[in-house]
Amino acid sequence: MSYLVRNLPRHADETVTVTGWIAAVRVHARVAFLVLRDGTGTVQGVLVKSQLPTDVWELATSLTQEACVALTGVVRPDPRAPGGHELTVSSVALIGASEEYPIQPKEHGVEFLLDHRHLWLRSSLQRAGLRVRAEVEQAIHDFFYERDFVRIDTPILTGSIGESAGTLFETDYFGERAFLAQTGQLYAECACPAFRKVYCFGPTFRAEKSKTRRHLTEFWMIEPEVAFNDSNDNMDLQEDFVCSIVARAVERCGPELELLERDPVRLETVKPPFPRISYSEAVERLNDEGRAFEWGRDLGAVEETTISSWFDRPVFVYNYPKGAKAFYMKENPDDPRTVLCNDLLAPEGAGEIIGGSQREDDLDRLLARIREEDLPEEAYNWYLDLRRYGTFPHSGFGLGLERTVGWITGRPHIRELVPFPRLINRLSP
RNA sequence: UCCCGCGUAGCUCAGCUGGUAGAGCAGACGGCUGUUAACCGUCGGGUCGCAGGUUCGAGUCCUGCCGCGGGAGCCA
Repeated sequence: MSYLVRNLPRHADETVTVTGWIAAVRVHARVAFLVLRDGTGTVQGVLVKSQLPTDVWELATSLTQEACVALTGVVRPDPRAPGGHELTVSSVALIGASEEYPIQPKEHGVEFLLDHRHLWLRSSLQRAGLRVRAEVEQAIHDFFYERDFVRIDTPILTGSIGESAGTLFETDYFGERAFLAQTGQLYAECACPAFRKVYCFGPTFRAEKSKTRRHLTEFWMIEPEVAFNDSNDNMDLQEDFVCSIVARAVERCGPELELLERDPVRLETVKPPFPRISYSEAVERLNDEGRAFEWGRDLGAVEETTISSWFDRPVFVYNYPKGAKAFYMKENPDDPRTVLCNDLLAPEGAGEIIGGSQREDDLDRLLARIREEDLPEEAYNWYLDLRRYGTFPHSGFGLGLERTVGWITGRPHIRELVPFPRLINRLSP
């Protein structure tokens, strides 16, 4: 029977077999150490030459990095072992050999690592980051499930466009133009009258030629949509949501965050309420601080960093100028120059992790906006039907999974927080 | 698309004002009872991104191209 490394402390002094991959081999004249990783943890196997048959010693000392093996031996507590327990090995079986494993336990360049992403996944920091991602994904589903949201899977191949045509990946669909979805929002909105509270969670695609630590061409986005929520309700939901998933990561991913050297104090301050500052207030304060900024322009990366530096937790910036935002956002009745929307800026330079808004629910205003932006009206016909048959106030937002996990883990580049990143210039592995 | 930086051994890098190629790691072999990215010794390993140019002589200087990284814009 095979045991999991995670459970070994419960089997002290028993003879067990563990299976996994060799992380390190250290051979001396009369003693050797094998470090084995099995996906649940790592354990050090100790081999004493004088106590082993020659063939076992020969096999064990010829093992190479990432060879797949089964080790049988007695579990012993030992303060010299990482993890407190080690395995005094009595036999070794080679399951899969590994010759000249490319990734060494030392520094490598980004390009080399990304070329070997299929192997890089085995490295400790990568495992930690991806485990946090998986926990956050589960936390997201749990959050919405517990609040009676219905998950709606929206299409990835679409014939219509989301926000702006310049950033779509185009493909051929039996002779017709098709695009990879850059948002599921318009579809989620349609499901709203069916279920009242819905969300979608899937990959989205942007053909932006961005080369920064915050951009992927394929990223995962969570987009809730709630009937009868106004813009303030929308921000309340975002606040609850973000606090919930951060708390879950802190609660369940302690060892991973420690390995990633993430200061838990920076995450424990993520509690409601988040500060809320209107776009206009933010512009005023930027100007007061001597950072000349003209009302009407969209906030750039520099401005966002400045604004988030004013606070110790994520900050909402709401009600941007109409010209800076998408056509489907509802005009602000108190200031028609602006729309009812918000971004959520994460601290520590992590930047924008959420964009949300109350949607325009008036048919004529929405049509006018589509024409203003020179968008193809026919493509939005089905979307406009939503305003023809029982239109209703509703709001939603999109949270970028990789940016959020990047902020939670404190990793410098979000490409590490997705198993196989798709970047400009990178389509494989 | 624009701005800045980088490209030398399998990997990470050094190589000064131009003088003819180096280290560590990895690999192979040898040594060492307890290592934590073990350590010590020996050996093999190069189209200095590509193409031109300047020069007696270019890894080094100049031009163009290619690739990569960071940033801007745009966005999550």
